[in-house]
Amino acid sequence: MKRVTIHDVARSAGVSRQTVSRALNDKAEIDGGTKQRVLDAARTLGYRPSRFARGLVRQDTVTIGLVIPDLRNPFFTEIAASALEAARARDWHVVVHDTADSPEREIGTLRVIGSQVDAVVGYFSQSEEEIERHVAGLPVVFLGREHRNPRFSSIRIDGEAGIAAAVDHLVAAGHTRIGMLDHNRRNEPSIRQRWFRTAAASAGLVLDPGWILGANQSVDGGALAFEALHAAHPEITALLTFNDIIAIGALRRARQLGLRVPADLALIGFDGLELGALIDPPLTSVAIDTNRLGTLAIEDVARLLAGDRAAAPEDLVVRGALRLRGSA
Amino acid sequence: MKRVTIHDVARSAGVSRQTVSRALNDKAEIDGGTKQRVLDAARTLGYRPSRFARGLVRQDTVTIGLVIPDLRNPFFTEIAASALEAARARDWHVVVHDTADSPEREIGTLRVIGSQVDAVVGYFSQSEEEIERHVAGLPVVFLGREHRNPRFSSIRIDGEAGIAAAVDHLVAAGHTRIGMLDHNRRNEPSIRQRWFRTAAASAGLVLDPGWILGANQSVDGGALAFEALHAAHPEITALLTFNDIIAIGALRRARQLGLRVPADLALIGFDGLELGALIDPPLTSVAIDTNRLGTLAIEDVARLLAGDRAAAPEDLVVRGALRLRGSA
DNA sequence: CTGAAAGCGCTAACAC
DNA sequence: GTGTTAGCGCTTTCAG
Repeated sequence: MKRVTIHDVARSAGVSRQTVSRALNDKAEIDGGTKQRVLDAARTLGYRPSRFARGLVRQDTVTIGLVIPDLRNPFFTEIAASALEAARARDWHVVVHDTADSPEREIGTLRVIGSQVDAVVGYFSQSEEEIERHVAGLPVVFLGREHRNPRFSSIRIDGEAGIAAAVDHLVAAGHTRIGMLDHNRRNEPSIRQRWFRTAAASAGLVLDPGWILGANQSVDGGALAFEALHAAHPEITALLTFNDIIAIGALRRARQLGLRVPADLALIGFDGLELGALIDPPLTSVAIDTNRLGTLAIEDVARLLAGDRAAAPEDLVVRGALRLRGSA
Repeated sequence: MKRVTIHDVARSAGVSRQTVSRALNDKAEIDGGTKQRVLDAARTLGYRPSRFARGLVRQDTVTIGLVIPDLRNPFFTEIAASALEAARARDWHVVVHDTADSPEREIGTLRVIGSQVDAVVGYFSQSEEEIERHVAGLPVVFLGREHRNPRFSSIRIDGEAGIAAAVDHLVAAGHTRIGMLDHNRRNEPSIRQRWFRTAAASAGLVLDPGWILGANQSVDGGALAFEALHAAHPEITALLTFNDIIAIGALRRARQLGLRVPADLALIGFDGLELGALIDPPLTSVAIDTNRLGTLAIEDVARLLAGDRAAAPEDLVVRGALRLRGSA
């Protein structure tokens, strides 16, 4: 299985390697007949140019690594699709990695990807130091998380106003006992939970600590967590969730338990997935513009790659907006 | 923005380039102190090995191109996720392309990808000749479609038995006027439609040609097409669809039109998406094991890459199986 | 343990 | 029009 090189083609066609190169790259200065002969020889031999040799000599092709915790979560799918689209417009290649939300995988991914791409975009749970150690010098754009390292950048997801609007909406509808299903990663409260607490406080609500529970980021996770929450605190009449997937699980379980949504339980998710419009009742949610998120990320990678500084943090923000549908 | 090369690091550390290489690649034969000095110099200079130069000399790293018509369709998301997973197990890189179901984009993708990967997997609408022209010599594994070129391969989706089971199920429930919402690409009936016709004939059903209509592959497409179909042929009591996305659109529109599902309209999709379980009523569907599909594809790429022939066609099949949920 | 030489496969510059 | 000469940046012999 020896590799066929440009040399073999040249010999077979009875020309120099340079001429082969010219024929293959559609250069002008070449005789029609010669060109055809070379092309035929190449085809016969099954010749394929080495992308490495080619990349080495003409320093174009940009490849970026996109790191996603869970491609099957529609929120990340949308981000990936948007980023792909933005990258395509620049003729960049994107290698995609799904870390399955696992820190070990994340490290493995970084190590592998780190030596094969020109920049990295994505979701990471590791510390910046740890990441830096593996990508050594690569530009990195974080999604939904802050950064310190000046060679990095980040697209922030700001749900503060959106969540405040959600809480106000619930309060206006008469709810006072509002719970939250947060994520449960590292047993650390999410920033979204903090926004919720702040909004609740501003609205004059007093939150029972038991009203906030962690859930796995999946439909089942939401269902399970809601069941537990409802059993312990049946007094809750409204619920915010870390994301739409969890909300959907909660909504289903709530209905299975005989609760009417939104009459008995008002529900507001986070993400604003299209998927939310398909369920019954349609899910009210704090919507994130994933398209903007993906596009901003790619744009900022372009800046970093060009040696410029990242855009100003205030321009690298995607703000959540309350999207009223049927569940609240 | 001159590139820092191994040479610069060598000079800065006062050693030869090979020594730098040894330090960076954790080779054994090197003095601890020297190594540290080199590593420090590399870090200070912000040195990053060129993936091209490295790839040129050690012919490992495999990159495959995954071509998907629409990442936002969960069916393709699942395939992508599975393929990514299978590729990760082999330490392969996967560059993902979304062709947005457009033939022009598909060609563009092939051209770009063709020179940057070692093999291609995906969905294509172009002819094999056209594809061959752009990827010149690359192994290609088609998803859900046959192939002729011996250097290609394909994973077939066989829904014949599944669709027959679906039709039988409907007939057993007393349905005789069964419609179908097919895809509408190139105005060509899909193979799934053929399976449907065959199954219907076997069941002794006589199909009115007007009962089969094309739909865009989206929720809205399904809704629109169903509305048209229902308006023209209200006598239809059961419906098969090209895929689940279309089915979901049809189901929603049917309910909006006051039809009860499955009482007034029994509905069976194709794909078996998890998503189908979330809607109301849960969607009955001919389910495809996307995980197997993605895994088989990657396995066969491995064969082709190793210079072996593709596996036997009868082993490269994913069969649809009727998954009963609530809609039929 | 370290350096010198050779070459991976290709293309850009310059010759002819 | 076509061939020759140089590298692109790295690792792999093989000497020392």
